[in-house]
Amino acid sequence: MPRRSAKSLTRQAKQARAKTTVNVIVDAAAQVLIREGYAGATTNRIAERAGVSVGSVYQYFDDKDAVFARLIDREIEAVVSIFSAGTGIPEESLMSALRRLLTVAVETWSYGPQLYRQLEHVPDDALRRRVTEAKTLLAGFIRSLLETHRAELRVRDLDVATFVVINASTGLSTNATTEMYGEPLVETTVELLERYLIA
Amino acid sequence: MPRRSAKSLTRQAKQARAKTTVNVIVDAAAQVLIREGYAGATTNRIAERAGVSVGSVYQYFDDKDAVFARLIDREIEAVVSIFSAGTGIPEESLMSALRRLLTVAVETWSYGPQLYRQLEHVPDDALRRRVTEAKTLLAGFIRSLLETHRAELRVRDLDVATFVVINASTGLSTNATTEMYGEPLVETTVELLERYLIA
Amino acid sequence: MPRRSAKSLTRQAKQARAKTTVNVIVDAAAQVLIREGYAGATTNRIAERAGVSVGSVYQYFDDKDAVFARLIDREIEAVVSIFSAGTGIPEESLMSALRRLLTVAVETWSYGPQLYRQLEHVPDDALRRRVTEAKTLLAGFIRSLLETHRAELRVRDLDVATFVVINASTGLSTNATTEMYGEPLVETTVELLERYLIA
Amino acid sequence: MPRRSAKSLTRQAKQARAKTTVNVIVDAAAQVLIREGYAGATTNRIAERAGVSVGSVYQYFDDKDAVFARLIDREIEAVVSIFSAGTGIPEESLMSALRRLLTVAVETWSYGPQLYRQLEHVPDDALRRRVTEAKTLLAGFIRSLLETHRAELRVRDLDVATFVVINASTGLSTNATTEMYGEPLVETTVELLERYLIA
DNA sequence: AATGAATGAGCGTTCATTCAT
DNA sequence: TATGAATGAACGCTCATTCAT
Repeated sequence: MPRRSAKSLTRQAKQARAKTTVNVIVDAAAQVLIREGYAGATTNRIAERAGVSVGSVYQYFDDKDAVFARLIDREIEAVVSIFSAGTGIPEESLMSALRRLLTVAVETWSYGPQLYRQLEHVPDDALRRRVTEAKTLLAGFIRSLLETHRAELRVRDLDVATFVVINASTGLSTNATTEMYGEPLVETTVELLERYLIA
Repeated sequence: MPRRSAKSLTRQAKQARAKTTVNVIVDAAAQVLIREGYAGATTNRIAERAGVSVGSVYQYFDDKDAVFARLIDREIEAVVSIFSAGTGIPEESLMSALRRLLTVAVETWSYGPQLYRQLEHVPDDALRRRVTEAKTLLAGFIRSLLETHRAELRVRDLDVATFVVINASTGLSTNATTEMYGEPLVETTVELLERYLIA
Repeated sequence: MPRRSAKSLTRQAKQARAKTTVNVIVDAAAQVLIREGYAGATTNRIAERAGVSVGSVYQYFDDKDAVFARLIDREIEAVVSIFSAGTGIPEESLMSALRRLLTVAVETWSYGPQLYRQLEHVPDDALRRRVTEAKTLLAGFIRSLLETHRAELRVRDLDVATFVVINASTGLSTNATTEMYGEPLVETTVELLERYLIA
Repeated sequence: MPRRSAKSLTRQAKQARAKTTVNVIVDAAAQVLIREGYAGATTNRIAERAGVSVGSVYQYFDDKDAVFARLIDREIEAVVSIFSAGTGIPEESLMSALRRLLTVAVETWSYGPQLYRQLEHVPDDALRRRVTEAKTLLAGFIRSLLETHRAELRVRDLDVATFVVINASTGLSTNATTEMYGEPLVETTVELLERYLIA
């Protein structure tokens, strides 16, 4: 499998998205959010980066937070579709499945850990709740995957195992550095999880 | 070791701090930051909670972000002092040292992961740089600890090991839940790291 | 004479009006103005109620206030035509003439006092001037009516009498309540004016 | 009784009012409201006329409408205090009482009919409700005054009489002109009411 | 002619910062 | 030193107006 860099896939993903005004604005919001943080992500700044006027932002979104809500939904959808699609492969080993999911997740993650970091700290409660819901959804997927492979596991408590898998993975990937990202990051994570989960 | 121990230690730490106006203000800033988030942490709110006037805040700090800068410095100092103190014990095993550091870190961390989470997203660049510096400092401590115990390690690359130790630990602890915190959290983390680091 | 008569007359008046786009828009403006007040009478809302696009509003009117100007003109024309028509009846007593005018005015007034009240507070100066002009016009009609019946009057100063007739009438009718409207309102007004004007 | 003009009394009233920042702002709001209408009465315009910054407006008022609410309350208080004070005089004839009330009301009315006219059409419901309440209060005073003098009245229905007294009076006074204001206005109104009420 | 997406000036409001007391 | 009323730039958002289709 020729390894395409996460970056190029991300770029493709962005180009593939129909360049509707809505998407242009959501993309602009993501970029401004990463560069300036939530406090600096003003409606005027977002509009400017999107190349539209403030008025256009409000033509498509009820208010500023609705833009971020849409952004969150888009990211959640991406992750959920990866994990939903992944359940269909039979006879796949646990670590192979985890590696596959991590790889695709990292590659699909449009703006990487930087966006995710900012998104988790958007002040609006409703927005954060969406992120939490996504996490719960994710936990369900992981738990059922672990359940399928229970025989191989050295860890007794599946809830603890799920907690570790999710939070160790996100702990590493949200802190990806220039020296540690892409495939090496996935491999390191897989190694960490394998030694923890399997005897 | 019951949960309340951490709390009482935190309380002690706060009581030990000289009740200078500066410290009163910085404490108020931390509390408001946790309760209201950065957006809600207005200078008036901080001053009010500190029991002083806005003017007094500006008597001791150049601007609002200087208050948070001081808060970050204080947290960094706390972490540094823990890890500095920790190097003195000879013949201690790696996992024993990590367990001790994690335990003390969790207990000493004045406002816990909540503050840390908010602090990482303070908009000012200089502030974020300080948080990064703290991480680098921490990485140095962990790396030298790992170096001391290199013989026991199955991981070759010390940078990778350091990256994993720090980010897996913070990944778990910043996502502490009501079912997974305190000693169980430390034990789970130690287990994860032990299986990863040691053959 | 039951209340519904006024309503049906209003409806007739509206139906009689040629259904040009201009009139559709002006009617929509009147309805929105009454329902939402001037602040809520946005061009988009008016266009929507008129069943045309905003662009069409600007095809027929220079700007938003021009729509209200046209509305005012239409109301003025209605009043003028009532009073013009009224002068033709010879040998009619003053009170009979006033009663007739009040009755017809109340019935013909397309949108009643509600519209008038809103119209008086449209911010544009030119618009308010038109309302004032209409009042002056009205005052002329009333004055000449009083002049015709000068012999019957106990009031010396015709300007004062005109002032009283107009403003007492509008004072009562713009404050019509559910208990005091329609014929009783007209009768009460006629009684008030009769006792004032005639010995 | 030397007749002091309504204008000079108004000026005195304004000077008597303690020139607190709150009152400066409320006065400014009244002036801007009269000159520009509600739509033109922007917070910045009010602040500018008051000689303070926008921020100061919000130091004393929750929002823009709170300024107008305070203005309405001030006007209501003035009217209520006039009518409350008036009930104490025994043996006073009905018309004498009405003349007295009208005179004081017109003189105390800080900004005259212009302000009242604008005030009645402020868009906020809560504000208009206050004006309505004031009217109800006023109706109560008038009704009890009429009740006291029932014997002298030719009008049977006290509710109708109250309706006429209030709305004819306000009809005339809110349309005061340069030729018809002050004492002549009061006398004309008294004449109108006297002929209506008393045989 | 008719449309309605796009524009951007201007609104109400907040809050970091200053300074007379 | 300490205060807190006052400031005004900058925010989120609306809506009269334009113009490519």
